[in-house]
Amino acid sequence: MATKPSSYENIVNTAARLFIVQGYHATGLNQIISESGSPKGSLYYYFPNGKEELALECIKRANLFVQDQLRDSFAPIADPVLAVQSLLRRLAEEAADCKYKEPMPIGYWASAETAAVSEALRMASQTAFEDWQNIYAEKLLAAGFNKSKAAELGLLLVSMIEGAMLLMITLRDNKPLLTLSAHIPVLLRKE
Amino acid sequence: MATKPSSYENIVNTAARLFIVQGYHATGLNQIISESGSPKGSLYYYFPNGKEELALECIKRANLFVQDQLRDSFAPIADPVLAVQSLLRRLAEEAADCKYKEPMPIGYWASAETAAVSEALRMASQTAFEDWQNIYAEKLLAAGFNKSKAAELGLLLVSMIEGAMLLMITLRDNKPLLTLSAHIPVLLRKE
DNA sequence: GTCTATACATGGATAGAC
DNA sequence: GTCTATCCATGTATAGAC
Repeated sequence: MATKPSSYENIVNTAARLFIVQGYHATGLNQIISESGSPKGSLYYYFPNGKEELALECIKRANLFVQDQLRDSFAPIADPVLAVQSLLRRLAEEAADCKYKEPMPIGYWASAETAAVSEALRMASQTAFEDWQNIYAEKLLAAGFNKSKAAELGLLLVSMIEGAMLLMITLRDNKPLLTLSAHIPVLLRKE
Repeated sequence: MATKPSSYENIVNTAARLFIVQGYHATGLNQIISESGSPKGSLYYYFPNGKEELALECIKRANLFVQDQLRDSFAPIADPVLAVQSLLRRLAEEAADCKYKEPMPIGYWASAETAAVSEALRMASQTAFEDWQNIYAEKLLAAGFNKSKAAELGLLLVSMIEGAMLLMITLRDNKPLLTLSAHIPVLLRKE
């Protein structure tokens, strides 16, 4: 499904970056084409439906990017508690490195900001959240949790991490994410 | 600090509603004045610095509104676990009632969306989060938690609830909030 | 203090040359 | 397929009559 021309890639990459940093409505097509170097004609050649279609592609990519991130963090660590903590520490470090300028999660610009205006974008975010939930759930399933408990905790993890990221961006401090990390053992206790 | 004229109130009330439903950048001043009935001149009379100043007032009000909501929910219930659960159920019901059309928390439109563009709005959101954290912490302190533990759990509660609300809006389902509620006893265990 | 008209920039989108 | 010029709506902001 990958398209080769570099013009396409340039547009998608800069659009994704700008949406993440500034938000959906704050990012104009003019800025995207200006920063990408590609002309506006190319944008509408690749995305005949304009901004919404471009954003949809960005959400799908962000979804896959996070999935890779999750699998990378989880693969080498069997214990789900340690695996999740390793992920959270990684996210906290990355956020501090970019000085909290990049609200990585798609939740804010793609779903909160567009839920009222574009059903397609909202649904793409929903799919992403469900995909991530499933990855968490699989990890918990493999560790001996039953299916419904694993699904429930997966949902909880997705929502808690999104919330911690929002506070992290607002407070410009990764303490929310690290505090969450500290409480993961209690949350994922099999009891 | 309350200003009397109804024109002022009309503008602030409709602006607050539109920011909450649509987001900051998606809401234009033209729409605000059109829906409020008041003319544009009044808006700039009361808010000489335009949109940003108006949004700032909306954030401050939203902050106070949530504070009242928290105190109302907490006052009649001594046990912090039951008090928080009562709050979460109330939020879940309200969200379902408006069919998930109103992302009440200020976090999305006021901080995620504006952190890159307005330091004043980001700081107002930060203040709100800190105020709420303190209310949670006081409740926990009164229940016997020590000061640092109470502050830590207060931060965690704010971030978890914001995250659950984001998922609730995206999935159009209050399960994330109810799932969080189910795990409050584990989180707030004094152990 | 209230309201209208208008200015100027930027938004998304399109047509058509090359 | 690439690029430019342009259209129209909407954005924020201001001037000035009443």
